Amino acid sequence: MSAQLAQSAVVHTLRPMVGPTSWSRESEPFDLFQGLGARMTFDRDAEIYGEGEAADFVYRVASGCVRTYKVLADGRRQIGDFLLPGDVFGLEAGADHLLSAEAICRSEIVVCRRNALFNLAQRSPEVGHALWSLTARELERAQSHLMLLGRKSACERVATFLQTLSDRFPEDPEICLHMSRQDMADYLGLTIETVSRTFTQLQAEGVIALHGCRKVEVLSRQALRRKTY
Amino acid sequence: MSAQLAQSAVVHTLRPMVGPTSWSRESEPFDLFQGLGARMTFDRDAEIYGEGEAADFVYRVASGCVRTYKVLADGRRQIGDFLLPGDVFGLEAGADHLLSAEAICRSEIVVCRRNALFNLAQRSPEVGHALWSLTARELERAQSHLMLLGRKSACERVATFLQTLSDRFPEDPEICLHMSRQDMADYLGLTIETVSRTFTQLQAEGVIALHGCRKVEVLSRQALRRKTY
DNA sequence: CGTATCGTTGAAATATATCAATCGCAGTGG
DNA sequence: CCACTGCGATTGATATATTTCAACGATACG
Repeated sequence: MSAQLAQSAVVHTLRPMVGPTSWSRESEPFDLFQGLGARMTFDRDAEIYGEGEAADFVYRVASGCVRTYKVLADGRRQIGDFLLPGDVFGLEAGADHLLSAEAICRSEIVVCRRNALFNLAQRSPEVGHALWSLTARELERAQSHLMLLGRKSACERVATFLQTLSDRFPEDPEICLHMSRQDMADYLGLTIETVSRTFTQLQAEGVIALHGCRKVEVLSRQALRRKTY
Repeated sequence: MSAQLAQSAVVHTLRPMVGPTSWSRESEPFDLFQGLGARMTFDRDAEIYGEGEAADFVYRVASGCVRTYKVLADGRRQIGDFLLPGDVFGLEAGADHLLSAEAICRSEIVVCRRNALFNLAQRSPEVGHALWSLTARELERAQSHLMLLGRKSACERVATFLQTLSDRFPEDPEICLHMSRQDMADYLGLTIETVSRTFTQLQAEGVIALHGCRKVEVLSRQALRRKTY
């Protein structure tokens, strides 16, 4: 993938942003990729990068959906995050990727050389802050997820997951699940059966309605929120 | 705490570091606090900061041990990390702390104004990179912990925990546990009883020997490693 | 030396996993 | 157009790891 990428990743004009420097106060967000990066398409289940590979590129989802994950030797998988359009991923401070990344469905990804961003950061503190801010955002998500995995029940996990998706698209009447039950299970630290049963249960309680297995309608936002903890 | 800190946190000379700028390649670590910060002492179980409080200070453990954590409304607690001497914590990109922090035992903490670091970062890309690097390190730890909480058995969790502590002090013949069984349980997503039983079991299997409940001798590093997954 | 706190152990309960069967839908080919 | 196939999702029955509840033991502290 890296080799293939190297040739297709044409880096366009670098536009150093000017504006108020932002180390002092939170200012957000600011389009790191503006005018940068090459667009690539990944098929369903195609690997974008693997754990331990050189982290020479940074990615942003243009369309589709991506999962990042780790696997143990015996195949147990923990999904770290689901990335949706607009999300940046694969940005590492160190040399290598800490997780693998795969497209969940056919996805368009904008790819940018990390060094291009680093060079910008060298000169513009605002870019430096933006890079840091992305990592900090990721950390925040990971830390909330620790609470979910360490201390929440199966039902609370699923409800929290749906709540998070719903919060992301507040105006959408339905939550669209791009990922399989297995993906959700590996994200929530459960089995597919438990995820499935929990959906059925939430539906029986009138909290949600399933329209096919990939569309979830939230019947009562309040009831769903109560289920999150 | 913040008010109390404000008066005692005398910021000494700021020494902007000069040297090779490091956005391009991994270079590590570099003493952010050199010449900065005030020393404070926190008693056992004293709060250093609370979740949601303004993140105006950054902390480094000089001696002792610190836990960071989140709590749910009903009291369930998830410990995010244990910080040991040399560790930096409380550094946030956003305005507020995402977790609370408490001293586990009487601890000396070096406290530094975040703005002092931000001002440095404004001028020195190296400082900017160092701040980012700290956050990225934290993210890395969080992501490994996700795998532990989501996919590992009780025994694997405890073994992984011991392994990590042991790796941190490779030459020490004994692992010193500064934290209670409850702290470990809340870190590992288990109950105190399960943690206790697992210690007993690992001891029965000849992997470790307990010398009192706070000292662990690793009898077979290989056996311990095998238990980690 | 008594008391409180923390840790350990045991027995029982339970949430979730595991194993296994069926269902349902999408794609395929007759 | 409709059976056929395959894969993911659901449901059921059972197993099990971990929790919960409870008692006891050890250790530190005043």
